[in-house]
Amino acid sequence: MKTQHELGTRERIVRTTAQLMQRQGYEATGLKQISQEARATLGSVYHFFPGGKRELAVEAVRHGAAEFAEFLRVAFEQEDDPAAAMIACTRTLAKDLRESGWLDGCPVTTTALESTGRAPEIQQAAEEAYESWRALVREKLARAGFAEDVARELAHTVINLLEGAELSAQVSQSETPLEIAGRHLAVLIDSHRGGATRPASG
Amino acid sequence: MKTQHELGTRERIVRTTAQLMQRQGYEATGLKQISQEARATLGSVYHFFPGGKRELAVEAVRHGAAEFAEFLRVAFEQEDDPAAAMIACTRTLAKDLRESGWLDGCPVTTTALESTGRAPEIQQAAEEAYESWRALVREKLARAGFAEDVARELAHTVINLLEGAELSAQVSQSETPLEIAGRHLAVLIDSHRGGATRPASG
DNA sequence: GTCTATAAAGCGATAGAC
DNA sequence: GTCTATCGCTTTATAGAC
Repeated sequence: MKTQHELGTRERIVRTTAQLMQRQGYEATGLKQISQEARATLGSVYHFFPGGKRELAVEAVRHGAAEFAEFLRVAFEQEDDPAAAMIACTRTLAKDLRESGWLDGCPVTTTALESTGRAPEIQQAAEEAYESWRALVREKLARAGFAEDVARELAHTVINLLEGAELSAQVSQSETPLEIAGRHLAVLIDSHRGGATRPASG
Repeated sequence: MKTQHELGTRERIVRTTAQLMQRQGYEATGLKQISQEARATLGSVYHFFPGGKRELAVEAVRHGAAEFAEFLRVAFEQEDDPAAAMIACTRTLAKDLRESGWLDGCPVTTTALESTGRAPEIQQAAEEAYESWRALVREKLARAGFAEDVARELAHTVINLLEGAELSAQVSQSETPLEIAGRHLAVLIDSHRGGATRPASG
């Protein structure tokens, strides 16, 4: 990955915004702080994002969405079996969260919640983020032979429980909620297996 | 329930703060807006809450915690069977969320996320809220004969999935995530039944 | 307990030189 | 594209009369 100082100004602004909003949320993150930490001037921020803070937040949510999608892709590659993949996924999620000092939770959720009913563009970008993550889960399940409708519903619950468990882990500063979530998702997936293949143990 | 104009000033301030922070979050909710909507003066706000906005937020989170605990108690009373109770719970949650114009999500989560790593008192009040809700789920499961350790872990996942599904429902303005969550929680609970009783069908 | 006035600082956004 | 200066407004918090 490129280090920050090799990136273009626009990219530096987006990444800095994404990180700050992940940790502090939308309202607590000021354009002044963004421009300072991104080593850009306020003029540059408005040059690249004439729509101001709102437009910048949409871009930051999209950046966070792509980042977490990449995380899911890597985590899912660790295990062929979807149930085993959930355990691997929650374990890595918990490790990363703890190593960030419990600061880096979901890169989208805080901003999404602050925007519901008040900033439709941001809310829509968040909805697209969640949908893109569900698509990755659906594909993982489809490759393991799960029926399309079963996979679609499981994808909702996988992402929603990951969200809830990460939030809970962050607030309680404990890996336990994510560890439990991994095992419960594995049970839930296994209990929906029809003609789906069960690699190692089945 | 008492209507707002019958309440004391302190109680009016707390309730108004809780509602505003539920909808807008901590940072976007100003003391001026609170005092106006609560029909109190800024002087009164600081009279009852010398610690200012932070102290007020802690009280608002506790108020929201008690409110949602009461919701869970009522929802769980509708069905003896815990699995069936989850379906009832998510259905009512979805209905209330929709009827609020998708505005009233979890009364604690937005403020909790905005406070992690920045306002420990608020974060702790949020953690206590989640724990109190888990306790209600544990009791429900214990009464149905679930072993203590199984009930403890299921309680985590029940609350975390309710959180994630409500967030998702709010952002996508759809009841679907909550409806799916209800059915999946029922499956998960049933798959953990040992010597636990199964009222109707078992 | 309630009310008004105000301090001190920060905010998003804009203008215009370079 | 970058930079500085500034406008107009809002914020949390405090002081002090009643």
